[in-house]
Amino acid sequence: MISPESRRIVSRRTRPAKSPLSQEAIVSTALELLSREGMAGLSLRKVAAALDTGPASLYVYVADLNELHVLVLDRVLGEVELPPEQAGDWRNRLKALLRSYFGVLLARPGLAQVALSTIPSGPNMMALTEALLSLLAEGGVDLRRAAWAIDLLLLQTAAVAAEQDNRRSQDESELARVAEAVHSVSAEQHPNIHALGDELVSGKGDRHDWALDVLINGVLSTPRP
Amino acid sequence: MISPESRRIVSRRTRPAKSPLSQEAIVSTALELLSREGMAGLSLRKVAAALDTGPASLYVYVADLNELHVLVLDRVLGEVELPPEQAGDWRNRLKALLRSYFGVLLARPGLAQVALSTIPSGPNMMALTEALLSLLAEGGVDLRRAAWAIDLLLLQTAAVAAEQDNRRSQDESELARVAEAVHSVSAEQHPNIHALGDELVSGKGDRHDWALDVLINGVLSTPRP
DNA sequence: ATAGCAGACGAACGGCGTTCGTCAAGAACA
DNA sequence: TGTTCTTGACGAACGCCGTTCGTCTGCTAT
Repeated sequence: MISPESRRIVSRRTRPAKSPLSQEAIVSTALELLSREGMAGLSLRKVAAALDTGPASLYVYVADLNELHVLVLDRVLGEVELPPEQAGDWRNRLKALLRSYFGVLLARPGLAQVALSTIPSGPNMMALTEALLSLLAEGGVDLRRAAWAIDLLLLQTAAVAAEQDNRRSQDESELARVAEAVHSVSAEQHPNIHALGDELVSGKGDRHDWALDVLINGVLSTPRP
Repeated sequence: MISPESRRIVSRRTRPAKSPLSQEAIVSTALELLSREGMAGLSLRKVAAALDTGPASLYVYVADLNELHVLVLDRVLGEVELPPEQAGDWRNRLKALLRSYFGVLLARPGLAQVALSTIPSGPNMMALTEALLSLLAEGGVDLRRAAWAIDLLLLQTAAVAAEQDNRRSQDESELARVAEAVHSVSAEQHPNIHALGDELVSGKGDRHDWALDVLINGVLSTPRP
């Protein structure tokens, strides 16, 4: 066994003043870990280890794992590119914004799932919400309708990101199993599925773009009750 | 310590022929557990305990926890009420079908998250897919567009279900925190959010209905690229 | 009668979130 | 200066979890 003192000295040498523990430092470390290992590999214990301390120490700054997830998500949402302001009509700017949101979620494995498990309220989410509202207002959507519409747009985008994320992280045998299930369907029992074949399974990027147009067109043509 | 023999006799008396282990029995037990405790309380160990055996025994019939989740999901999807066939035009029947899907997902805490983490391919999912395709075909949507549309509809429905599920299971302090964050936003920094106030947070059931109309209208008016 | 095999499962491994009690260092105060 | 109080830090432990390994057992086919 190495004595605690010597261990302490070595680690201080590596990281001279040690990291002063703080919520920011914890979130940053968690974010590093997330980018490297994905949500599945993000644990309080690993964050603590990376900060050269024990897991109990984190609880001063973070209530529990779920709160850490929320904090990490909002931190990441700061990377969403907000408004080009000029360059294109509101519709294209809206789509660009959502595509940026989509890309940010997809950049970290498993993060999209987090976006679907919380109602985030951090400052970056507020900025994103405000930007969406003002883009819709620019498009002539009245505010009450826009309030519901942005929920729709954000939820749909996160859901598609989560789906693509799963598709990426699942092993290929899983995907092959799905494709096989679709193909082996009898023409009598499920004629429509049979007729479509691979069309159902093909996961191209065009889909999300089309989905955004569907949502925007739908919002424009569907007044609130 | 009780000898293994006596334990064996007692448990056989309680459950005379013991449960012959099988994938069906495992899924049924898991489903019971899910309905009672939600996804968070569903573990292989508890399923095994309920079947009066050890966790290792389940691995003959189930590859891992994820596969169990998929199996449970498809089993539950059997409860979705498929087509009233008459009674209403295609649009209302489509909405009824998706509402049923929505209700089934929401009936078990955490299940909607599973629907968002897998690309299910079980028989019940196939039946649901086929029903959706034929309803859209009845509505005059060509098959290629319908293939993308059902993905949109299913994903959106599951996402909304997941969101409402979270809202339900989160403690109220969490929700209050969100509402407070929305209210305390400055009118200068985020005028639109400020103007909307509670409108953003209010989670009524009307929203999903409106969302379905948005999606359907959008699908009808947006041809595939 | 026996060999082979597949289901069953006890035990253990390594990981996890979280809590508790203790400790040290600094602040507030006398 | 001396003393109390507060607060961050954290070692240790608790009770879960999924999964694997090696062994046993009862049946089937030879």
